[in-house]
Amino acid sequence: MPIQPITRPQNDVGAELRAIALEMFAENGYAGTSLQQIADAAGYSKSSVLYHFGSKEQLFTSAITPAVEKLTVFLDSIVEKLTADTERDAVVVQFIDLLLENRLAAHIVINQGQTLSDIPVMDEARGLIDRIGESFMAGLPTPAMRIRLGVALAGAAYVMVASRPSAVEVEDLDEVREALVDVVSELITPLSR
Amino acid sequence: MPIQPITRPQNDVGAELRAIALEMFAENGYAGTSLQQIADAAGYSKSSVLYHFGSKEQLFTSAITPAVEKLTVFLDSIVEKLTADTERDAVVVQFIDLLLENRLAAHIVINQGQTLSDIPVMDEARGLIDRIGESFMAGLPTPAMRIRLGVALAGAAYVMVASRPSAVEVEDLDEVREALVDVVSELITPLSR
DNA sequence: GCGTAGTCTGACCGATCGGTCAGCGCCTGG
DNA sequence: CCAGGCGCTGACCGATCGGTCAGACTACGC
Repeated sequence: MPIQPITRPQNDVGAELRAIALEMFAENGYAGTSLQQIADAAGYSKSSVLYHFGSKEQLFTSAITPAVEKLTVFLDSIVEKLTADTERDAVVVQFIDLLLENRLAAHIVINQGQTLSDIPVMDEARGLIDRIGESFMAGLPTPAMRIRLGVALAGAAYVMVASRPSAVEVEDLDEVREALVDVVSELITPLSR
Repeated sequence: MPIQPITRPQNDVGAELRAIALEMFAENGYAGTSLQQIADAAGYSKSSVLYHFGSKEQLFTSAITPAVEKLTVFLDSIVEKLTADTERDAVVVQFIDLLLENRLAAHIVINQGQTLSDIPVMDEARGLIDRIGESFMAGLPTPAMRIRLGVALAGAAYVMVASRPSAVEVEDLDEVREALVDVVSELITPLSR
C-alpha cells in the first residue's frame, strides 16, 4: 500500500490558513509572525495549523507557491509577445494586474527575499525577478537598467501593500492600478530597443 | 605624558553596537534579529549589549535616530529652496545622497515602518515621509502623485540595500548614485508646478 | 591601600518559539 | 453496531527569546 507523502492541502481550511498566513507574513514578516498568531487569527489551535501543514516553512511555501507558479506561466507566455513590441504596453498592463492580484506574495518576495533565501521557493521566486529583467529589457547590461527595474518592481510592490490598509475601495484600487501602469511603463519601456 | 584627547570608551562600543545592529535589523528585520546575534557579531555578550542599551527597542531607537534627525534637518533646510525651483535638481541630488549615506536606516523605515509603528521613532520617521511629499510636491492631492512618490522612495530604498552585497566598489556606488538621481528626478519633478 | 565608579559577564528568569504526541469527538463504510 | 480514519486539540518538549541580577575585573581619586 503506497503511503502518500503529503496529502493535498486544498481543503477549505487549508486555503483559509494559507490566505491568513500570507497576509500576516507580508505585514509582519516571516520571523515576526508566529504560528500561534496565525492560529489565533484563523480561529484554530496551533496544533491544527501544524496538522494541515507540517511546519512553518511548509505553510509559507504552500501560501506563496501559487503566485510563483502564476508568474512563471506569465513569463513563459510573454516571451514571443515581447519580440513584437506592439503589444508591449498591453503586456505591462497584464504584468501589473498579475502583481496586483498577488500583491501580498509580491511584497514578500521583494522585501524579504534576501532574508528567506534558505527557503527553496524563495530562491525560485528571486530567479523569476531576473527573468522579468531579461524579458522586458535586453539582459539588463548596465547597472542603470537594473536600477530602473529594481525601482519599478520594489516601488510597485511597496505601493500595492502600503495603499491597502487605508480604505481600499474598488474605485481607489482602479486608480492605483492605473497609476502603477503609468509609472511602471515609464520606467520599464524606454529600456528596450 | 601628553594630555590625550578625551576618550569616550562608551561611545566607541555604543557606536560599534549601533552600526552592527542597524545592519542586522536592515538585513534580517527587527523581529528576525536577536540580541544574541547582535552580541555575537560584535564580540560581546548579550548582557553587555543590554548594559549599554537598556533594551532591544532602545538599541534600535539609538541606531536609527541619527538618520531620522539628519533627514529632519534636511527637510527644514530645503523648504525655501524648493520655492525657487531653479535649485530643484540640486535638492534631489542632495536628497539621494542623504538616503545613500543612511541607506540602512532608510531601508528599515520604508520596509518595516508599518510593522514597527509601536516604536515612537518609527512613527516620527514615517511622518517625515509625508513631509517629503509635502516638500517636493504640492500636498500630493491625487493618489497618482502619492503613488509616484511611493514608488520612487520605496524603489530607491530597495535598490540601495539590494545593490550592496554584490561587491560595492566606489565607482559602482557612483554609478548607483547617478542612476538613482536620474530615476528619482524623473519620478518626482514632473509633479511640481 | 582603599573605595568607588564604570564595564563586562554568566547564571538565571518567565515567556514564547516551532514542533511532537496521545487522545478526543465525529463521521462513515462494512 | 462498531472499527477506523479524519480533523482537531491540550499537554508537553527543548530551544531561544528579551531582560534581570549579583558579582568580577579594571582604573582612578583619595
